[in-house]
Amino acid sequence: MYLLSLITPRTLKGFRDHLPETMLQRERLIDTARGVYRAYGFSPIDTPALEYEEILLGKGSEETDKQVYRFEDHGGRRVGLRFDLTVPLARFAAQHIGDLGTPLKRYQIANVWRGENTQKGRYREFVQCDFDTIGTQSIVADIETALVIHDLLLALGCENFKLHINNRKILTGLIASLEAEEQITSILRILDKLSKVGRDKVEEELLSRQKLTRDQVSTLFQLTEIKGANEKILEEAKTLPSRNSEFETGLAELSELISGLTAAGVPEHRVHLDLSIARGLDYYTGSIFETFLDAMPEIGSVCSGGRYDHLAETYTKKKLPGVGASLGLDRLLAAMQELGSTSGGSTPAEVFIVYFAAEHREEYLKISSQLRRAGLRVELYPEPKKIGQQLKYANRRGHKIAVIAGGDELTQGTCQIKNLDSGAATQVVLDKGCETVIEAIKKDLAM
RNA sequence: GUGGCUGUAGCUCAGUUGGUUAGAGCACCGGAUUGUGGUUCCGGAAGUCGGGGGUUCGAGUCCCCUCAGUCACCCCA
Repeated sequence: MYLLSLITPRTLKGFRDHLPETMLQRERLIDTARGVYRAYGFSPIDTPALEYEEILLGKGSEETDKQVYRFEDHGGRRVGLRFDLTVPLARFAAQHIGDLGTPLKRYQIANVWRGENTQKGRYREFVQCDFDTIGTQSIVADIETALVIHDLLLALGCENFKLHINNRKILTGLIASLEAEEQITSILRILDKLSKVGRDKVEEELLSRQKLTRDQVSTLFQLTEIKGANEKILEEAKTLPSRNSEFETGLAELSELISGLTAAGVPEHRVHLDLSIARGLDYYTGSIFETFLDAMPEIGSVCSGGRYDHLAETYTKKKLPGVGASLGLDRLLAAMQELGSTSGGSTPAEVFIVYFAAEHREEYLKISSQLRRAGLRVELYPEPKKIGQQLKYANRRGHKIAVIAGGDELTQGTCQIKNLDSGAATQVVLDKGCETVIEAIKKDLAM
């Protein structure tokens, strides 16, 4: 058939292909995340990409509702692609908690979709690595959430990051005591910009847009402007004149959270108490977590979460409080690539077998499979190209060891093991089970 | 979603006031070296100038629309 006009191959805005080199890095991050989650006893679950619209909407905020991909399916149902993994989890918990029991600790690594404008590290389709604890209000769950974030970043090779922590009850309590409850969401949003636009602009907005009095604003600033070591911040916050029980509960929880982290060995320099942050989605009710890389704060938080005690209430009358966080895999990877802290190579196989001549095909197949049985990852070149070209290919793809067995070696019953980084080659006896070869390769790889 | 900037070979970019056949470096393929890569030399292939329309004798260059990237706002992983 003749192609009259070719269709331009392209992807949608904010949607991307992933090439082998990137994909190996993505999978390495996923494996690491999985390992840390399991170390804390979280189990995997999965939920559908598509949910009923009514499940998804009205849980985050008006803004986030606008970003949900929505359409009518073939049966005329109003459906949407999941915007995050937390709302589907709330639905999941409401539906299955009877079978599973509480506390439910689960993790989920999956794609989510947001129809917003793109930017570096912000895509319309991206992977989130969530972990949550459902069905307990214990502060231990909050502490462990922060611990997982901490361990996770370390395991991913990020040494320099800061875990920003706050508790929503402090701000909402304070605002309530100022009799401005109705504007809580807007006030939180304005305050959140403090570090970005500065005190003056925030003050102006609070006065003019929110119609707060100067006294109200100055009380808010008294709280957000407390600086110093974590202990000191907590001490000073307690002395604020205007407070109520919610405010005090928030402070107490925050204080317990901090001392729990210290007890678990998290160094203070990675924990940053910030009484002005209130972000995250509207459903957060207690602890709030955000994680910033020291070298790239502008890319935003790479792992965020918090406590949400009422999320499942729209689906069930059971009380299902939860706490958890979400690692933004694609955002973190974008940051790591920008910082050059990713390792290269586009092959997962450390061993490369040179294919000399068709008459030795079965020898190569045999060697390959014996090495694989010994736990090595092995790629056999598929055609008898010139050895120089094969080595060039192996070098470029990032193989560590080349096994060279041409006619000469095979008649002698040996083969050559070449380290592609150093260029050093050694002759090794090619015995029946390849034991000597395997041993030599493993020794070489270990250094 | 609104606004700014950008789009030329796989990648990074040149391309004059609009003027013949659009260039370079790196990467790729082949050879020098018919059994040894990452150095060198020689050669080769590769471009709908993001796409569409318009102005013009003539458009990579000017205008409009569109798609994508990027930045800011907003929001967030």
